Amino acid sequence: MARRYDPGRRQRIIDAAAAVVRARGIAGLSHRAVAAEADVPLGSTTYHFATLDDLLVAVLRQINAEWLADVERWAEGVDPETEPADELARWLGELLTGERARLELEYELYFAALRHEAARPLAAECLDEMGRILTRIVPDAATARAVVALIDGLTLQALLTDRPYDPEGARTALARIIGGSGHSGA
Amino acid sequence: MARRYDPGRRQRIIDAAAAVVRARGIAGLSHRAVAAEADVPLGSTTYHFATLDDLLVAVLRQINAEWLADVERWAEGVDPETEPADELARWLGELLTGERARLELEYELYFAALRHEAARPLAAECLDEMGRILTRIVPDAATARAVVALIDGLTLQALLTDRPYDPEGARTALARIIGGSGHSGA
DNA sequence: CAACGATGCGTACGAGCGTACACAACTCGC
DNA sequence: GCGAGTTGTGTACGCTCGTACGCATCGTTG
Repeated sequence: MARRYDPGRRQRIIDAAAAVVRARGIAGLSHRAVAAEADVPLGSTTYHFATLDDLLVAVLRQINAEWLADVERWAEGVDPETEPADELARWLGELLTGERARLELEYELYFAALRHEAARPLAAECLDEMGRILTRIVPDAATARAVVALIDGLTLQALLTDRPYDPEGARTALARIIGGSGHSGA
Repeated sequence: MARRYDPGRRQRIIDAAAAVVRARGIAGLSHRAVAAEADVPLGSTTYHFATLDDLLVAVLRQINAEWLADVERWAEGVDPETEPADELARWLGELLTGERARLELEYELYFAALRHEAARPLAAECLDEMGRILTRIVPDAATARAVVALIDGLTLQALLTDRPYDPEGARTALARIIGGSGHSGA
């Protein structure tokens, strides 16, 4: 039977599940697919995560945490001297060109929340946390919420259509929402 | 065997499929579920739609068309004297309180486009058409695109979290994006 | 009214799925 | 070093699914 001593297998299963979701979407998440990806027997995934929902929540939690950590890291590197709209528009551009897969993963979470009661709090936490981080960059909390909404909408447009991202249009819209000294473009 | 003469069955199958998607989401769409909902035998659904993807596309096309017709109807009833931001914010509020199910259905389409190549053009068409309609209400096309993004983001926030819709916040953000004579609130 | 294509019906097959469960192999406290 | 609890393994059951296919029945065209 060749049983393997494998501490941290639980984490490896989560990582494998994330890979499965990335490749096939949440609809493609299954005990068997994860077991194959993690190179562990089927029984092992069902041992660590009794039900598929448990596994789903664990994966979404991890994806969410990684994403928020990324956002946090980005926010720390923002130059307080430049216009927030410029920084945001540039950041969006980088994400959409270089990390499409990561973004798709995060939006997979959003949509899971639409149907899965269990994922609802995670999506809410993500939105709140994004707002909290942005509050350090834009004037106030209400503005931050609006910026989150606009960013989500713009990202969705770029992800759903294969149209190229329009940095100038994004910058203008962000500047208008943020207000302040933003030179609001044509 | 009691065969029934049933012209327009194809349409009834599409309607049933829409009901299934509304109730269980795209993940719950299956030939069998649709057949049961439409009260036709299994073979009938596979005759009219050889593959499940065909059925999915037909449903999404219909959902999309109905949605856009609704938007069109709303746009025609907009009073050109009042502020666009006010009208938009009020409309959003009505949708979110009274027609949550319809909205969820439309966003289900968005979600499908993320993974299903076949649904991509439909999502793109929806975004374009929304922009086209809004161009009659806001100053220019670029602004219309930004408004669509903001609306999508706000809707997503309201649908994903169970937080109540904030009409005043929405109105303020919309007014800023639209610009013009919008009294941009506090 | 005959023949033919379009449409409707029932069933069957093979695959993938979640889950349960019995048993094996290990770690760790004593 | 030994017993108990934890972790790993293999397999099996029952279900749903997409799809294919043979046959029945209808409208239509000639």
